[in-house]
Amino acid sequence: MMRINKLTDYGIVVMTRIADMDQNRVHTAREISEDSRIPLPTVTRLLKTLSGNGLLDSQRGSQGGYSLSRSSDDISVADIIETFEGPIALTECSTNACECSYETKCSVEEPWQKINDTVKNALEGISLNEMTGKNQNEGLLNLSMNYSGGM
Amino acid sequence: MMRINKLTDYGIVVMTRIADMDQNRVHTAREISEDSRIPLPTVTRLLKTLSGNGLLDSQRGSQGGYSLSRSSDDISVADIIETFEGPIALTECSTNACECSYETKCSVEEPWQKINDTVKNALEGISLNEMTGKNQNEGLLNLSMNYSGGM
DNA sequence: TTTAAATAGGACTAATTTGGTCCAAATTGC
DNA sequence: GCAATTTGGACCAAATTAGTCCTATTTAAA
Repeated sequence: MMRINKLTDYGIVVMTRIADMDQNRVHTAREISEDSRIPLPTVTRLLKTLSGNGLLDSQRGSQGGYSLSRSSDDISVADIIETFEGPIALTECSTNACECSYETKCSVEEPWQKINDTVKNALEGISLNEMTGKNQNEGLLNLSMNYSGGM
Repeated sequence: MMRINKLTDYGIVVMTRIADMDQNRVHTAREISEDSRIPLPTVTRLLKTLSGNGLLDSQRGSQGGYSLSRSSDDISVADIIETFEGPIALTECSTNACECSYETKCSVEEPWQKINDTVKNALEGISLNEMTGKNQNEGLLNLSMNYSGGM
């Protein structure tokens, strides 16, 4: 029903948990799995994807683990979603060069572009920090001001 | 990649085409199929769904067919998407009673609600009329003023 | 009253996507 | 060298989606 994938959802949970943890050390997949209660094999896969896309720094070997690559203020929900699902777009038309067979569809293309931009902007406006338990209230306040006010 | 389903996309195309057609008569599935170049069996299914959810009026029997149930100004993109995919929400949490197993997730619930509302508002703001070829420019203008300005 | 042209409803299958697991390789610190 | 990690990729199972088809019902017109 037009929702993000489960893995993406997990990815956001995992990132949120890491943001809530001690920033002065790295965290192993096992630790994050136990903390989030997501099965280890799945967590390792999430972490690989997240570090591969630059949202997490990784350190190999014994005493290794993962940590945020930047401040949680500088990571947006959109960043995480795009890591797992590619460019944010409700329709294909707006990402790729439009190769649709119905000329019809193309009269519809520009409005879609706008719709997609709106969604994207909304998601880019939410920082990981705002998702954490720590400053939930501040976060929500910001959110209301930025995105609900105008409508 | 967080996109709407293909059938939903088709549904929007079909509705747009119907909105572009003569409003003074009904249109058969065959006619709409030929116009949109979407295979007939698929179109009939789309039309059944759309009329079942009240977006199209149907008339059975010979000389029957489909027509918009209301003015294209009064039908939103959100209406069409919800017809095919149910309530607009990027995460499950916000639609159903939240039954997630990670207490973590729930600290994340409220921000998501806001995000979902933003997306929903954006989609409700686009009328079918704005998707048609006819007044594409007006439509886009409105769209910019309502949804891009504030961000 | 019969026939043809439609929609309505639902079952069914194939195709695609997604979720989840696992294994072998590379790296690092002790 | 050994143990603890991440890395990369293959793989299968499960779920979802797309698409087709069949039969019943309704209606207008011949």
